Amino acid sequence: MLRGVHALSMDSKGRMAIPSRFRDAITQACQGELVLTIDTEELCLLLYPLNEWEVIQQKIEALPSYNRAVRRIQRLLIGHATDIEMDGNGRILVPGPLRDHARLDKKVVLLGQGNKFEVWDEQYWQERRDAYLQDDAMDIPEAMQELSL
Amino acid sequence: MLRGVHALSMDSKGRMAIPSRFRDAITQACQGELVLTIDTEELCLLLYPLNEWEVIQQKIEALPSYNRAVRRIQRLLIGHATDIEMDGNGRILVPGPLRDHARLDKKVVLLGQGNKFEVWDEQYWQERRDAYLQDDAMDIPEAMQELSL
DNA sequence: GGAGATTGTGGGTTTTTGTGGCTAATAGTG
DNA sequence: CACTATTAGCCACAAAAACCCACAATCTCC
Repeated sequence: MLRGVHALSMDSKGRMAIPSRFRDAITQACQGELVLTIDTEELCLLLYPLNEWEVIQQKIEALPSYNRAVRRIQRLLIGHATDIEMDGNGRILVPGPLRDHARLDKKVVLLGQGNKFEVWDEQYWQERRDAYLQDDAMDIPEAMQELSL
Repeated sequence: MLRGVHALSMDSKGRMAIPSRFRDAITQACQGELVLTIDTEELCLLLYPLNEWEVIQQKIEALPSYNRAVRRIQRLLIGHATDIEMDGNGRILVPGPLRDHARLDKKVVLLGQGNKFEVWDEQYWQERRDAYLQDDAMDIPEAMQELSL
């Protein structure tokens, strides 16, 4: 279960450390093999353990390809998905194109989201997070009405 | 069952003691493993025993990801949820980012809320509490109409 | 009311973790 | 085939977290 905010820094070669508390779990789940792709709705990257990603990819491929919205997320998600491995120091290398897309600078944030991480530029994440916090008057979908925390 | 207000202090490293009356129960329920996250509506933190939290996270993750209100809750709640353990002295370390978010200073308040605690900055809690006391003219939802105390 | 136990708080020390830089290896290019 | 640019592995440093012990305030029980 991946969760939590983790402020990290990328070095000049685009490498970033995976927080050590997750390394063992990731090594065990998928031998350190990860898949990095872009988010279709936000300016951030998605980092999946390989086994989790494969489930997702199958679901996406199974969608009806004659639908425009489907073609869109197929091209974007699967098209940008890149295999990544943790090195001996528990770091991953973020490929240049993906780095550019998410505007990643030196300071980045790794956001645990259950089955995946999101990777954000730190400053941009703070802006988006503040916006989310203020934006508390959205339409609450039915499925959420009964949620009790 | 967690209840009561407990005034505590955080030391310079961001550690705070769990009141001893709860320690045994927490150790028994979840081996001292807790999850700390932010509240989406108020400036405070939520502290769950791990077993309680996992139920909640599963519910949140099961919601449809392409809904905006859902994405918001997922990013805020799961994104900030951090695993925490009690140390040998029955204390927990509050990670810097969460400390900042709730503006926690030296004096904090732990507020029992049944299945979780809320963590407030003491002074801010007093302000909010007074506001709650005065604000007695809200709309009462249907489920509360029949409530008899 | 006093002695002992318990609880909350503070500080110092060790260990771990994240980060930067250097060197070796690999792949791509002319 | 040589040269360059990019990637991978390795080592070392600094900062942070975990651990341990000690004191002080509080509560309990006699």
